[in-house]
Amino acid sequence: MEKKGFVSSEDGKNKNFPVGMRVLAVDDSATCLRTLEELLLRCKYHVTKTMESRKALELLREKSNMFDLVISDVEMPDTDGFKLLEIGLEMDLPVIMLSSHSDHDSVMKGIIHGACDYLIKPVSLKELQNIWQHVVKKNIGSYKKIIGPSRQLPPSSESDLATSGSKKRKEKVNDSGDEDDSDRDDEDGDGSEQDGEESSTRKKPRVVWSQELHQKFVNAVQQLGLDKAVPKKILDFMNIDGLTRENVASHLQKYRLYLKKIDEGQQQNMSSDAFGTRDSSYYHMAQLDGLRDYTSTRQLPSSSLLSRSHLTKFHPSVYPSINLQGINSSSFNSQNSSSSGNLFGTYQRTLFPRSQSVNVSPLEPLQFSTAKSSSYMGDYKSIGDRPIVGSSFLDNRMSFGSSSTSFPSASSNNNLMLQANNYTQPLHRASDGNHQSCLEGSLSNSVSPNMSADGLSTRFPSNSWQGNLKTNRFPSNSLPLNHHGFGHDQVTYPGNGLGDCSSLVSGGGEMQCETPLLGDFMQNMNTLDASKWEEQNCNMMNTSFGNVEYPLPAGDNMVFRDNNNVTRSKGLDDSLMMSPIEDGDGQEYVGKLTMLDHEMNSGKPENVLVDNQHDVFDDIMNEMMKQDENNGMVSVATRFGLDSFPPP
DNA sequence: ACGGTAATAT
DNA sequence: TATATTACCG
Repeated sequence: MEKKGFVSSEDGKNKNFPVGMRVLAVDDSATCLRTLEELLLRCKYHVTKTMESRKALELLREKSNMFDLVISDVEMPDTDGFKLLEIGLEMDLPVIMLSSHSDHDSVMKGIIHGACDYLIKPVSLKELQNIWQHVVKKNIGSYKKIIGPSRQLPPSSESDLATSGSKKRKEKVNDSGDEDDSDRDDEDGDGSEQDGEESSTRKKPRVVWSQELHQKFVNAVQQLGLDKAVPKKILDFMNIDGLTRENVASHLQKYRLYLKKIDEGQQQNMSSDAFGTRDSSYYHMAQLDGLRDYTSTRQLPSSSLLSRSHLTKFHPSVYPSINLQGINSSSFNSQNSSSSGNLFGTYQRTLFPRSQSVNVSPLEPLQFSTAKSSSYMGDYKSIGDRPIVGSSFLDNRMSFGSSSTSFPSASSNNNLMLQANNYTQPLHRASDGNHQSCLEGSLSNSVSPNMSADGLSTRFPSNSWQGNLKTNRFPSNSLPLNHHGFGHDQVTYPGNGLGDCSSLVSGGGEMQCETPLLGDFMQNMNTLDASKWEEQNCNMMNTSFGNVEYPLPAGDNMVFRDNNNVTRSKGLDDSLMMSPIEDGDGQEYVGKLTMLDHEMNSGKPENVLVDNQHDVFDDIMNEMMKQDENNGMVSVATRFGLDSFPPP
């Protein structure tokens, strides 16, 4: 029966790959099994069949390495397909479920349980001809090496994403022409389109406009000039593999809308609201939006923004807006609804650390998403008004989840995060060389994903951009790309806003990374010299992230006390508002945000203090809760006057 | 062919 | 929801 590793895991060796692929076919119906076998044979696979699921189990347990893939009926006496699926997965084999039930739930169940595909009977030859891709996927790493280079070609490659089609099909089963099969409709009805290349999911992956990506987009736009920034040029500029002109056009469309809104807002003097846009939709943009900053076209005076009158709740993510530039309107935008989200996110994360893959965990995000903050956080009422939008939650998670854990690569630059069903394909490409120093790349990819993915997502509901702290203040051209001075924008923060960023702490002279408060972070920046800054960043990235613990409170200013009783506030406020918050203990707070660039540059440190860590979430939470009611959000909010934002 | 936009789909 | 796709128009 089996030959030796045809396809086995690592190979790629096999030249005629799918040919000879060892398939274990299981179906309790003799007829079905025969048909299946026949079709599999036509595909030139090597077939091992059995009508007894138990037998199949044995085979798998004993000789899993004799198979490359398992295709099994779901409904069987004795051990059903799911059991087999389970075992198959244990063996790390791709398992395809077969069933005559095409209802959503059945399919969902199969997929959720890990089936790499769920085929509805009668199965067509066409479908079987493509199953080999699941084998490839399982061992994607090894295949990548082989194929990799080719696809990576640079420039405007739209390769990956765009093509839904198959591009690299390389050797496929010989089409032996058949498809003919008379029977079997080819129905593609369910969308089984054919090719699926390696992603089992044959759908075109969606581009996830992560902060990083957005940032690149923004940079591109800046460089090109707003007026000249057309999709194609932006695309070229970004030079991201797989990104299509359409993707860019679409994003551009949104971006422009966002800018427009801002303008309107400003013109009308509506600061808060305007941006406001309460559309959460634009948040992201806000943060990154480098243009405005640079252009300064219309920025709101910070003062206005700050007016306390309106803000109610600030969103952490916002603050970050470090772009600040003074906080321009844009920064504000970002906030909104999510504020509460952050908190949640935090907690959530804490509570449920990573976990779930497809299924959501218990508390889950979903809840958050819909629910208002209050639900989870009962305690946090103050914050709680806004709805959290977490739509992306799942998606994000999925996308990042796997890779997220590692921060590692710092430099990744042009990756797209795609969302596929649950499979993410990061496309990688060359580094862009331009801007953004290390920070950027690394942070965003690594960190943000984590955060968001894991559960944090709730924090920033809409996630994608929000989190960005990035500061892009300078046009890239103008900016010094690397180096000291933190002036440049490059600092991107990873993901989600504050939380992600860890702040640097300067402890006696040296800096360490601590918690991620923006405030802290910013301040530190001030404090530090430029040169150091760089270093730190690096550190931060590495180190801090690891710890990233809590995000920042959504409320901006929340003051926390750590175990030591040190209080800290996080959030903007201080600097911005200039009104520091004090907490009862009289400790100081640490984080202020210094938002302005110039300030930063000028190096005025305000106070920085950092305490460190609140590792313990519990503590934090408790604190938050307590404070919440009093200060936390409110205070901040008040300061900022964001009240209006968040709509109820 | 491309760009912009709006509507609509996923 | 965010993004993609489509259709129209210039």
